Amino acid sequence: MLDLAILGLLFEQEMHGYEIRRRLRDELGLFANISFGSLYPALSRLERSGAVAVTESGGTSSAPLLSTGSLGGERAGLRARRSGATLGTKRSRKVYRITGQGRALFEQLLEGEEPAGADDARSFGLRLAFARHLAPSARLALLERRRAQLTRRLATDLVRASGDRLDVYTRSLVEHSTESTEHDIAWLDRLIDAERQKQAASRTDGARSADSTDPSDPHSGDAMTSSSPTGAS
Amino acid sequence: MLDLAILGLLFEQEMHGYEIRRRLRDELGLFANISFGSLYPALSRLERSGAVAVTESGGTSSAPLLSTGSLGGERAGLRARRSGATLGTKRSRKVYRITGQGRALFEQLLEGEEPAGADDARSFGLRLAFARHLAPSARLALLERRRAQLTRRLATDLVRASGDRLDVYTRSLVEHSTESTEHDIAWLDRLIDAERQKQAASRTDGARSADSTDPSDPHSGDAMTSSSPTGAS
DNA sequence: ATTTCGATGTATCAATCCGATACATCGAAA
DNA sequence: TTTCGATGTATCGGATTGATACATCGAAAT
Repeated sequence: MLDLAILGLLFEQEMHGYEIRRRLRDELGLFANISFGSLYPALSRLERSGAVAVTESGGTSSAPLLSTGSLGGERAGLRARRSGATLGTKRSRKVYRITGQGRALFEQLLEGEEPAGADDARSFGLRLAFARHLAPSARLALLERRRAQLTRRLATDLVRASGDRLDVYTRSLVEHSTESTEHDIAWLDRLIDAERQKQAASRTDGARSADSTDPSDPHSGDAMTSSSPTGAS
Repeated sequence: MLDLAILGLLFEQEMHGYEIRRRLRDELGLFANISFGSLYPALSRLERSGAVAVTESGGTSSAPLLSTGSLGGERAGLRARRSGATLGTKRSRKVYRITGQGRALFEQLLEGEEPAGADDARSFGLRLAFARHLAPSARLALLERRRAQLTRRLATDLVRASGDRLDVYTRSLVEHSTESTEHDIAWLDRLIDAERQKQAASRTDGARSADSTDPSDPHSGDAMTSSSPTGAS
């Protein structure tokens, strides 16, 4: 769950933990505030499993942090890079970058079925936020899976909420929830429509850049169109 | 969080665990599927703290009544029961009922500020589902607190999502999220309006049944109008 | 100039929740 | 008679949270 988010951000560029949190909060509205108590353990997990690699940059005080940092000139580097937002100094920082294994894991997680459980909204939203890395067909499948999920929920909700014994507040809550779900479905329908049109256009158009939604992304759905569907473990 | 939901249900009538889960799922649409892995520990917690009391039903004679903390060999015990030790047992069921202490805890939890964290929607929805147990003023405060929360979120979201570098899918996600929040706020405005009118009516009307939204509820907001805000431990 | 204060940055802890799983009974369909 | 799905209680491992701790930095306040 969090792994997917982290790998998705690191897919674009390397980052340190605090920055990952900031991006998650600011860029994707999801994960309003990811806790460090889940972020750092997740990073450790990913590092342990070889999905990300870390380069530590300078500690001045107490602990003899393993100085295996492949980079030498922090001081020169910090001045040179002051243009960006992510620049830092010698304050102890661990910069994470994704590995090849991590990229494979990312695509696997992204393509995998999202859990139908408690926070399915987050799970779906997260995948949609990285949908540009999916092949057009997988993208469409994601949207339709979500649509089916919401439709199913709506059906069972209506059966249940038909109860007349609910008090005013609970009834209003259920009704509003139903409306919201319908709103979501309508939104998904628009997205699905757009996807279908895009795919139709790309078919008539030959194989132009029609399935690329973000030209800045060097992948734009070619890596996965050719990958085998069973994709190993 | 879950404690509030459990106590809220037991406030109305006694129940066993499975039934609590069913009601949570069917009656309140929230908590789509509460896990037993959280429900049963929560019930144990509440029992240990004295908020609920349990009566085991099912033994032909309620003789066994094993000490509630016995965690030595449940599985072995169940097997033994089946093999022939205590026979004729109806299906084991634990019926939970709320205690006076539990009622106090419920009101305290219900009145307490909801966390602004990850699943604030659930936290608010849960409180709204039990809003009939709140005094009119506390009810109004709950709604307005939620409104302020959403407004705040909307403001910060707009500042952030102004970024133009988002791809199509992420942008659509953020936009839809913003719309949903606005929809929620409009809904809250309707609820707040209704509450205000009800209060105004009850003031001009004297002290008729104007603030009771559910006549079947014997409390209807008198117990908490007189409770001190600092409410002990 | 020095203190104060908030943002940056990494990290751990207890509590909680979830999903999976196990075990067991029951009624009804096959 | 067996099978099967609903009912019912319970535990386990893993993930997430909120709180807390520690430390450095930049800038405003004194």
